[in-house]
Amino acid sequence: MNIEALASIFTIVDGKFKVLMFRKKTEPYKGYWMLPNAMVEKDKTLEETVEECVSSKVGLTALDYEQCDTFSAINRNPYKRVIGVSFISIIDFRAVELHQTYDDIENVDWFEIDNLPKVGYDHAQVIESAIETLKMKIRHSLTLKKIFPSDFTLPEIQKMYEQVLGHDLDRRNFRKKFVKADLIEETGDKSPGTNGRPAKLYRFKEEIENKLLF
Amino acid sequence: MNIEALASIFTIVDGKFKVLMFRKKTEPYKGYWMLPNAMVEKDKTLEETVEECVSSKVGLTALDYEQCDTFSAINRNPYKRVIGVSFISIIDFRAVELHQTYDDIENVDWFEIDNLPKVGYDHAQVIESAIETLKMKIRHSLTLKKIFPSDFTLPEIQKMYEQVLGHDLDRRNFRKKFVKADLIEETGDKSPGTNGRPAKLYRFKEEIENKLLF
DNA sequence: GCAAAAGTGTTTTCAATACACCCATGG
DNA sequence: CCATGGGTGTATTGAAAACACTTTTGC
Repeated sequence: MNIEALASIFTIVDGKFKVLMFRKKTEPYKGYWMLPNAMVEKDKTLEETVEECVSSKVGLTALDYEQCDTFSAINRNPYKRVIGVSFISIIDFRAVELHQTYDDIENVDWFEIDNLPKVGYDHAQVIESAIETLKMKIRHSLTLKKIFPSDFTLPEIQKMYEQVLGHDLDRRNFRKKFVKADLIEETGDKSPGTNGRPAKLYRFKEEIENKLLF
Repeated sequence: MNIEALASIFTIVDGKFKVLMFRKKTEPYKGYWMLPNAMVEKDKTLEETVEECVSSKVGLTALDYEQCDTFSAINRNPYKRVIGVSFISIIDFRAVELHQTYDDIENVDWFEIDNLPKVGYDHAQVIESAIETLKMKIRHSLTLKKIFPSDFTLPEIQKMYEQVLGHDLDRRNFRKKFVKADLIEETGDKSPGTNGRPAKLYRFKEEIENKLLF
């Protein structure tokens, strides 16, 4: 039996969730987009496998992964039986640079989660399941801190919450709750180049509790 | 590579969580207790495998399973490389009867989760991870309904919550919140044979929302 | 000076908490 | 009749929700 590890790596750009995929140069699924994945070797754990495949295929290292889901449908891979274990990672896109480090890869890119390209194998399902997990995790302050290590604005985070929760939030109440939670501090700067009044920039404090917001 | 499915089946007796295990008659791990488990066959999904192993080893069928965790440490099985995927099921112990249906099984029994016997392989870790998941799930009304399909008392559920949350709760406030959540109705009967005043018996209503309590 | 987006304070509402007495049963 | 545990109501506190105007920038 074959086992593969899969990585759903998410970030936020302009208040929109995006997921990282690469495009294959060769058959099968030539031209399709896929999540970074790799077969588990005899002497490797799943955690080691997922780190290595992300590092070798898209050039990101030292990410935090958490287990997400397992996929065992008989024909999820049409060529051989493969059981898939998916991991999730949430990162600050500004802090990383994508490298294309693998010969079979034509391209590496971020995609908005509600506007995916043509996706190979059952990776669309894998992403769908990861999004559910993402939406739970993102409500915790420690996850937020990972994705916004510094220089974020409150309207920016609010927009993200509105996407995740599926409804709008009141600006004043949002701010009040966030400030009372004792998580953030002003950097002193303001967000550049917007239409209206620029928003204050914040960072998370050094040591914060893992509170559930909203 | 070998993959196994593992089942952590929980119930509540007298306000105490218990987990279901069986004892092996033969080496390896002769005399040790283990979770129901089975290797995944080429033409079976994980879900099919976990159902079949629970059915064949302890005689329980038609349970609801949810995926819990995956274990891939190289030496978690000292004899061969096995990756384990664990499932969790929460049941009403009054509704089931254990059958010992497999030759290699000496015994099948429930164990309090904080007082386990000697456990084979890494199943103690598997149980520990399942307990974390259990403690999240049990706070949801739909999970509660599975474990208490009928004829429960509020003090009984309160005792369970106090175990899970790690602190005591006020009887009056507990009741108030539970009743306001619009989940339960009185059966009209009272719990028999206790020391003091008998408690009213309740059942969950037909259709309930999946609310998070406490 | 006008459009666009951000920042701020007060009132109301509802849920969470704290708390003390009475009730039904067994022995 | 007494010990044991279960059931009930009220007052207080604190968080969430509802709500309108002012401020800062770009053009």
